Amino acid sequence: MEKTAKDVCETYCIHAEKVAKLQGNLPDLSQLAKLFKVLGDETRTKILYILAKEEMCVCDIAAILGSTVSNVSHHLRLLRSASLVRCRREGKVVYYALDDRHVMNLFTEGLEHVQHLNKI
Amino acid sequence: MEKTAKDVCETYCIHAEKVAKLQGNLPDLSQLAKLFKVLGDETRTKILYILAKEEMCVCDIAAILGSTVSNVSHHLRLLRSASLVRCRREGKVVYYALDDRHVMNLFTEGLEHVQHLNKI
DNA sequence: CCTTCATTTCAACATTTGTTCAATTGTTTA
DNA sequence: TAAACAATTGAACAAATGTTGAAATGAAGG
Repeated sequence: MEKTAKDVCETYCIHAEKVAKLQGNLPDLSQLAKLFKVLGDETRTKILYILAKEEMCVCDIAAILGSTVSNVSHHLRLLRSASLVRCRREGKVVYYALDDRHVMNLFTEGLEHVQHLNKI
Repeated sequence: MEKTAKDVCETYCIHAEKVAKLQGNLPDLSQLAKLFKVLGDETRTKILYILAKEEMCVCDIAAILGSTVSNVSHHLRLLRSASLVRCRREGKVVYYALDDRHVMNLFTEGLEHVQHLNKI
């Protein structure tokens, strides 16, 4: 009897050894999921694409996107909370830019995956 | 008058040249956003972490996560639709595994970003 | 053929999320 | 000090999402 049902909470499992190795040993992936969740919105990916080109203020981003300043500001706050963008104030205008190199890497890696799929 | 308000839809902009360069020139980023959206859920990142270790069947994954088979199956369908995982049937059991190398790259790149933040 | 069992699908629900408009903040300039 | 203006914040709403339990597939074995 190498496999025992019902020894794990309320769910059954077929390969007890495999399960035992990982059960309770999962690292905290909540932050990683949060990062991807922030990236997982088309408006925000567009904003990142724009900021990858050059630093820009909120109202210009809104104009490019054809969206409202308020909406863009909300999205920028999320992006900032994930340290994907940073901002600096110059008088009344706030300029946003990409925060660090990882953003571009994630972006290009994601694009490669998507483009890879389109070729199939 | 190098800056004209209201010349772009209903929003104003400060730097007309910057805006003109990108307005209407944004590539289609919907697929990229969808990819990140699929990655942006803790249950799914956990599943990917598990499958990065080894191939596994649905009920084992559910046992490790302490979740229901139904729930895991739903998430696996999303992951499969994004070509992040693939599956093979062996009798009654369906085994899932990571689909291609991009997944791992995205994963490690994302983790680096998150871990980089924790050091600050 | 019927039963068993792993998985998938369906329907329903509560929660989260994106967007909008109005109100507010904070900075510059008249 | 007051007005103008870029940006942020808050409240409200519709739409999308994650989870659950029940019902339906589909493959293996008696």
